[in-house]
Amino acid sequence: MDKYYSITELTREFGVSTRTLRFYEDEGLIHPERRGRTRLFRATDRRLIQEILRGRRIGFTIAEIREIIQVYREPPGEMGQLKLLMIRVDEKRNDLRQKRKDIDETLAELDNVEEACLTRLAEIGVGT
Amino acid sequence: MDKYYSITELTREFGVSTRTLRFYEDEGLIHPERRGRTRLFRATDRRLIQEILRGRRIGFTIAEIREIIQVYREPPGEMGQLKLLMIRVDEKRNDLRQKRKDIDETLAELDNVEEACLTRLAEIGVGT
DNA sequence: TTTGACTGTTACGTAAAAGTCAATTATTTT
DNA sequence: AAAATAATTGACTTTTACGTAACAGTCAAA
Repeated sequence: MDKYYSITELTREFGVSTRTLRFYEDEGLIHPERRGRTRLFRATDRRLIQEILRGRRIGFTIAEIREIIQVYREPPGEMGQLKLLMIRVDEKRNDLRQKRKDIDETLAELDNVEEACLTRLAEIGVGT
Repeated sequence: MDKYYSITELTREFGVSTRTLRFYEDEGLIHPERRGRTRLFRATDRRLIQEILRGRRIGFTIAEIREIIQVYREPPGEMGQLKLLMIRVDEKRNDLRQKRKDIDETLAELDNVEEACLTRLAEIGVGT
């Protein structure tokens, strides 16, 4: 049987437009089956979309996302390429670690902003 | 005395172009002084640029960055605006927490990719 | 049978964030 | 002072990631 999803089902679930999912297909990120011309999304497509959107949220470009996906499908066979890939993976990890640090710092800052707001609110509240 | 920085000094330090810094000025994010037409960046400008770039790295738009900066300069005086601001701050925090989660998950994934590479390398290494 | 929801393709449009280039102007160095 | 170096402005271009419009086919319900 193997349930499949329609495109709008997925757009609703993930809060994206049909245009977006078709775009991802054009870009070679997903390959839903077809019945005639209409797309049939399987559970694996669904999961892939989840990963794509996660990548998107943390600022990966389509190209980067495609690269990661392709590595999953089949890691390169050639020695040099493998080593190159590992280097890139390492770079990306450092990138992400930096981003996490940035996020933590910004979270702290937002806490400050909030506090400033509360102080200000108290002032106003007392004054009136 | 109060040392100041030239635009190129800062571009080198932060790895951005002059165009970028001028763009940030056009957008009202920074306000370096001038001697004639040339910009003089003070330490406070420098720090601000650091913050801007941090915001950029985690995917804030210029508008969002500007907003945060302005709140720092002077939190709004009006009650309603303050509350609205706090709501937005809260949203942004949730956003960032989600992003941090995304990053952690992706980091784990990259670890997997790396392992797959190592396995593959071992296979190739043995085979030859 | 026509309405409405959903699907598809093709093509052009757009917003954000710079990059690039050209023409000037200032400043330094020789 | 001439030449080289560095900075400015303004206009135009580019890239990414879709949005939007226009038009058409499918299928179920009213």
